Amino acid sequence: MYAPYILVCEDEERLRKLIVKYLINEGYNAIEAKTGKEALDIFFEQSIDLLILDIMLPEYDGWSVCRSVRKESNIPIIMLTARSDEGDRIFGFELGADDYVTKPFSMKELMMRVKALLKRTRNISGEEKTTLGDITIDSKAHKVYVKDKEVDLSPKEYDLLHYFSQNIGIAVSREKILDKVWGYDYYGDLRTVDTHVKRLRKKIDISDVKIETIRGIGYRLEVNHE
Amino acid sequence: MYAPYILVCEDEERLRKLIVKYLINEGYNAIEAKTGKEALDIFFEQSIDLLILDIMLPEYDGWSVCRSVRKESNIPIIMLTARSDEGDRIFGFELGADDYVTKPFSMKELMMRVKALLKRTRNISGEEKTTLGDITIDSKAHKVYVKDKEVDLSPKEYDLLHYFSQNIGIAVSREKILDKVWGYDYYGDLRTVDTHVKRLRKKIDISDVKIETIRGIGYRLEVNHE
DNA sequence: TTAAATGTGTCAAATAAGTGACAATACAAG
DNA sequence: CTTGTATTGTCACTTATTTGACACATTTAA
Repeated sequence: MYAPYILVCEDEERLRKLIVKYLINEGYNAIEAKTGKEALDIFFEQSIDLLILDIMLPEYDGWSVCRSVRKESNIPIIMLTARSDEGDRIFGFELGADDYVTKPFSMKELMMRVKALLKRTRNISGEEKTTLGDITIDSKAHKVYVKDKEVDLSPKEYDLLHYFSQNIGIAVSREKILDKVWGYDYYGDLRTVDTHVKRLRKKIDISDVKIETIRGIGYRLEVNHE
Repeated sequence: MYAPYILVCEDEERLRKLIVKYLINEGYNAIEAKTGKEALDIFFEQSIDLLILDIMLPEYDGWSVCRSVRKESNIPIIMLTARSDEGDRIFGFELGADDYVTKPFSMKELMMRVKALLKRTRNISGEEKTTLGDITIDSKAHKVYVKDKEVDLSPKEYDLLHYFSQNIGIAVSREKILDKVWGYDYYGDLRTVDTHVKRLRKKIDISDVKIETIRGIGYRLEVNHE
């Protein structure tokens, strides 16, 4: 059983330690960051499943961190703030925060929100069925359907689609794709990604899910809602 | 007569002991787990026929445990919850729980549900006869019929088919098959599985039950409904 | 218009799975 | 205990699919 990794970014030591203690008690892995910079460093270095983020931070405030993380990932973000200002809240959601907790708050409340968010996203990226527009990925059966018709994907195509499905709407570089789908130790041509994208595109042709090209960067999976 | 093994995962000691006592009184084998982690450890180690699972648990909540178990098995799962929240209930069913009991409940009620679920699934994994499309497995007599004609399977072939029958539509790796059919301590060639799949396929040739190959992964039993 | 980036068809090599043969083993009957 | 038979696991060989690379076509942005 996998225990999710939660990054806690909060400059006030007592509160940070308290949150971490509670998280560990709930069976999570908790990682601490004191500053925004530190949080980003950790985030880009290891695989984080959820981020608890104070807004008032030294070295990049919560907003900046949130924005940077969102460019790269869809992991749930919970923002903490001392102010209960409604504007902040709206601004936070705009930036892509998933939840918002106003200080002071009870640890119980925070834990409930953590649990709820993980529950939600685990459902999406997790092991059951994932729906992307008219594509369904049944990872238990290892099957993919487009408009309820099963399509036959090769292992790499499946892995690639699965990776994209976890990064909907996010531009991913060829380097990162190679890293995540082929493995960090894979040594090969970057353009190999292009070839596989080509093949995958062909197979999900009739879908409204499209793999967009981001010139100079890489690719991005888009779900066209109609 | 085989007494089913029931794993009770509940952190509250009094309730756990009570459930166990009733189960034993009904003639079942009951095994206790205090935390989600403990439950998973036990589940992956021994053969469990039914799982009674509290939602609020230390070290992995009920949802996580349910999901992990479902990745591996179709055994019936009964979820217990303090809240009668409808959303939880729906979420539970989505994750693959078979039944749902809201606290407080009577032991009589719980026992009835246990019995009902075991009866339903005993047909699948247990004592009597299992039907997969046009294949019937009579586990009591250790006989297999395809289109009402008995086929002669070797012990390993029988075990393999039986294992597949408990994982209909689920992708299973060669490793897992070796683990579950040959035993976790078996040391041998992965490709042995291929050979046995070949033999089994030949014998259930005329059936509409097929063992599909999943390249790079393993196999999957499919029942073609016509 | 041009240079850089991306799309795409093709192909050889690599990888994975299917299969038949065989020796070792287990097992049952005499 | 011995013999004959079925079962099992491994291996080598065959077949099928997948993969990565590359050359050339096309698109894009400046």
